[in-house]
Amino acid sequence: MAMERRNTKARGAAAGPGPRRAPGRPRDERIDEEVRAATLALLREGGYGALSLEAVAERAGVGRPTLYRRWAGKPQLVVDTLVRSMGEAPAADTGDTREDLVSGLSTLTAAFAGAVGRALPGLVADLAVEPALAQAFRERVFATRRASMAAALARGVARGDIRGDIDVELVLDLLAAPLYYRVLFGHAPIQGRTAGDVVDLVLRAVAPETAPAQRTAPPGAGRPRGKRAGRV
Amino acid sequence: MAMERRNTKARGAAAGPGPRRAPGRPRDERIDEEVRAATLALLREGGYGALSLEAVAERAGVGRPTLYRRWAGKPQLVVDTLVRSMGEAPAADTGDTREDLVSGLSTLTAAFAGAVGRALPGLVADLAVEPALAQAFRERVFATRRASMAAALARGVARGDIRGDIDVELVLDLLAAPLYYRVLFGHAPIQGRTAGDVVDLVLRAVAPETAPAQRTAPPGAGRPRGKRAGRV
DNA sequence: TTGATTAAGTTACACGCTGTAACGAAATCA
DNA sequence: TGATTTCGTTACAGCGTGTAACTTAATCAA
Repeated sequence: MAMERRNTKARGAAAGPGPRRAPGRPRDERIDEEVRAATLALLREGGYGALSLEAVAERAGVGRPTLYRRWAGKPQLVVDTLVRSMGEAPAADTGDTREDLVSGLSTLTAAFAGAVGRALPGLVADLAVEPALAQAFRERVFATRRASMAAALARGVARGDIRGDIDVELVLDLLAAPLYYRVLFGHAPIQGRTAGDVVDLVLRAVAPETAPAQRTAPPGAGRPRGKRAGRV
Repeated sequence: MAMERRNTKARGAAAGPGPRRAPGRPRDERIDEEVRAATLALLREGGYGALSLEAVAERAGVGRPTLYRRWAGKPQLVVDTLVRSMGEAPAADTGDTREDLVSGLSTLTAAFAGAVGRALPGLVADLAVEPALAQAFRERVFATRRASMAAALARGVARGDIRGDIDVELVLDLLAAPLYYRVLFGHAPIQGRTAGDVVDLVLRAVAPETAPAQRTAPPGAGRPRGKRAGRV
């Protein structure tokens, strides 16, 4: 929201030639795509630090002022590009609490393995400097993911897998933070099983006091206990 | 380790005038302190982005080349300064598992409220670019803290408060990550009770299968249940 | 005292990136 | 035809970086 300098949607409302059209030469829509593709490529190659609007302009075959007509600056371009590359990717509704949560976290795992992972550390620095940018990031990246994860938790509560008195915001942080933590500091790898391991731990933390009738999949179901052991 | 350009310790081994002394004009030790003080002040005022070696030199009344003789660059100066300002601050050994873990996390809470919190987002960006710097950061900031938290967990295992088959590295991430997550993205505040809330959740996650004899303080002891409720 | 050695301060420089301005050419609408 | 807006190009000032060159200062060894 308000990420681009001027919203293209304000010109033609629906698809096709809208009834009202702004005067003047229209923007070349293909430039947006070429710029975003160049941004993703440069992020994957050298990370956020190696990305300069000068390099993006050259890679996309575009003049630098053209970029500034569409985005306020480098972090805005990156946020806008990453949001579109990540998609919505909400947690699924499978009827199994654990599976829903793991599916939500797995989209993070996948994103962190690509351009998003290379971009995040540098982007965090700019988020801390520009509050408006941080808000846009939270609305466009966090909000939908957290909402769908919260819905999965609520289904778990209704199902009896999760206590009713949990602090949802804190539990959401406990679920996602370890993945962000590892991608930002690189002290430990994010593996295929990491999301599942985190969910297993958190589900134990929020399980009801008295063990409920195990209606769906209790924490740790489907995976042998021995696999998680042995590092003390 | 290898954070400074040349280690001052290599000149005089013990306190006082050592037996061997490097030739030439000795370094002015007070300059190190003045530079670090200027660095902390500038970090608190404007964060990592507003900190330039030019500004540090001016604030400390020192020439810029003098800084480059002692530190390899801005991130090295910041890491070195933050490490000394944070101290060791290990988790205490009180005999109470929960209290030990909370005390360890509370040092993070305190640090994040000051210069460390202002510096961390920008520093993360440089850590991702310079692997040697990231390793130095992990060794000097993470290692001691994680070691003392791991010791607290081990005491909890021996005490019967914690299962013996936990993945220690993952549990350590689960404990610290929410605090880093909040300070880096700013989506939720870090309050006085946050560390305790996180520990309470994690202790539930790692509690033994069969409720053990409550020898010391079980998860949630000492705080009324109602306080944590009501946000679903 | 003399010479060697190293730090400190000052000044200066090239480099890269930023964000904007100015210009002419092109595309669209009224 | 005229108004409007985009696009590409070129140019510019500003800022911080990292290093070099030079002079002065401080210390040790002979």
